[in-house]
Amino acid sequence: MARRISAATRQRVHEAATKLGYRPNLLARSLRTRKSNTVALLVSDIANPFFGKIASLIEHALHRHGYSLVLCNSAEDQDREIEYLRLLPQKGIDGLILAPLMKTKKTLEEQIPANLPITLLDRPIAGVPSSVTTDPDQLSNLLCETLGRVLVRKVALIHGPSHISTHKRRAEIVEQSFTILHKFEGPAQPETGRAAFLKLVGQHPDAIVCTNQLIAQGVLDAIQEADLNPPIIACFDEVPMMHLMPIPIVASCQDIGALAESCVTQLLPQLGGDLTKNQNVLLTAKAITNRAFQKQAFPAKPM
Amino acid sequence: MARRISAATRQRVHEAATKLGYRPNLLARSLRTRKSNTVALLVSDIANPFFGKIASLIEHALHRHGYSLVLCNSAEDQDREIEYLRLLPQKGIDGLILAPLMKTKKTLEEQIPANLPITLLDRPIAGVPSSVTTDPDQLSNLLCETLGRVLVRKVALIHGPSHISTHKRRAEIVEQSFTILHKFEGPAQPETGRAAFLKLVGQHPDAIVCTNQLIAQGVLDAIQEADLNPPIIACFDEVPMMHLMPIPIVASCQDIGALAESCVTQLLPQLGGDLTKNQNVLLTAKAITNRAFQKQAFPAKPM
DNA sequence: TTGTATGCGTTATCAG
DNA sequence: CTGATAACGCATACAA
Repeated sequence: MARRISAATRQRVHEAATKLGYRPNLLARSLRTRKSNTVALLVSDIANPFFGKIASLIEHALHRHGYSLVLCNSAEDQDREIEYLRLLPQKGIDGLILAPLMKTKKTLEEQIPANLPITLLDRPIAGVPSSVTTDPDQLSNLLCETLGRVLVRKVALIHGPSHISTHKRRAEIVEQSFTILHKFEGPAQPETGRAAFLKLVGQHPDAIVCTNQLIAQGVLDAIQEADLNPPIIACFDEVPMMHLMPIPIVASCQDIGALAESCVTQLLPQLGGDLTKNQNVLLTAKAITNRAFQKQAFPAKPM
Repeated sequence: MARRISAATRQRVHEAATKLGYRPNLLARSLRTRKSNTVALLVSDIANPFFGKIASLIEHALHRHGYSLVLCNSAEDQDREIEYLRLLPQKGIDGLILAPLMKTKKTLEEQIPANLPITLLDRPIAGVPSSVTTDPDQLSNLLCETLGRVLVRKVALIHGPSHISTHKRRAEIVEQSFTILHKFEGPAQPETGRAAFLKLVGQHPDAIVCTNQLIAQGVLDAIQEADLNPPIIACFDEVPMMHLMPIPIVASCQDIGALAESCVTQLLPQLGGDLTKNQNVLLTAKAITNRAFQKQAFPAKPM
């Protein structure tokens, strides 16, 4: 890039290069320079729109800074996660954004090179200096408080794998806040919600709490008819089109835009070798209720 | 892999390797062997659950065959697509699954090496020998017939970018089938549906047709109150939790599992150098209606 | 300013 | 069967 080459020569070389269709081999270049201008994002479930949206935002932000993003999916499988974690640095990435399944710093460090820039997304790990998370207690308490305010006491709880910190913590706080009539655990997928709901027939909890959006979608899918006194559905992160639903729904929602942006803001300095910007960011959630919920809460007139 | 090394030696070497934490540099390996055991999937919008689910299924299938998947997002941006298309082969991939924005074989061939195994997903390109698509005419006609059967005549049409073949063809067939009261075009995102619906206030089309799921979600989000005679919402691919919606909805749905599986089935032989398995697969769609739609169609009693 | 040789980490090839 | 050496395509450092 230095001014060693005359403009004329530079021009001629470029012409020849495009004419011959020359494409530099980035493998060789990365091997030599130890730089790939590529960041990897490893998420636990790309079929979850929560991660889809985040991925899209992160890609956009990184692109503005000259990095391309490769997205990988561990599909909630710890072995798959470890596999990709080992594979990706070997294939040459400059940095990594990870929504981890694993819980310990030790397990993480066993897979990846010590100096690989990394930022954790959605799920922090004790000792890892760079992470972006929504305060899990605030997130869960907000949901419970909103439910408590409409006199919910007895709930059914359907939660994702308890080896995943977010699902575990969310479930814990719900259990502390309410009388648990029934409890189900399964993959954080619609099918878990569907299956659990079918086992609840005849029961009448005040609310059904799901530890993520997909589980809640499964429950809502399984509700055949909206009876006169449907249970409240409570979950985390926005349920699409919830406003029209004839079922009361409350969701404690993370700020997806802030999560994505903060990730990139943390990772970019690391890529430049500056570790001083590292921090464990805690974002706050806000609760969203749909019209059916608001009507149930204030049957006479809105307060 | 040959039996040149004795089992004992092999064992000792492996022990030493793991003890020293040796990780082969896959960049160097790929540079030397011209093989990366990696397939790229380039989609137009990873925030769309349609592609999220497909990506998840493809990843799973490829993994069983020893390939890892890197996912990239062109975000409906043609320049971004071209950028990734040039970048990915330079970074060493063995094959590519592409949901293209571009329309011509020529444009595609200008970006990628001539011999790169490639299978097109969702959107075919004339002349490209391997693709997996849902028959666009059957897909659209199915939707129109279902609407026609409940006496829909006048519709509002909200469609995605007309430079994308699927959106264009879907819109064309809808325009041939009904009287179009209003027509809107925008990115295939919820925001387009929301904005368009707000411009429809006071109008009463029999149905609002959206050329994809996300646009329909935007419309449904914008509907504040379900009036007594809500328009039918018609779209392509499954709308989550549509059964409970108090709005009549019909969706012409592609078989996501078959799309993903067929992609992999097409690509794997190519990776082995066998081009004879190439074909342009056309899948068929099926229509799904929700309860509100069925009630409206058969107000007295179900037939 | 230009050319040339060496190394990145691996696999493949060819003598030994 | 083993061990040394070249080559993959590029960037860098150094000599011309």
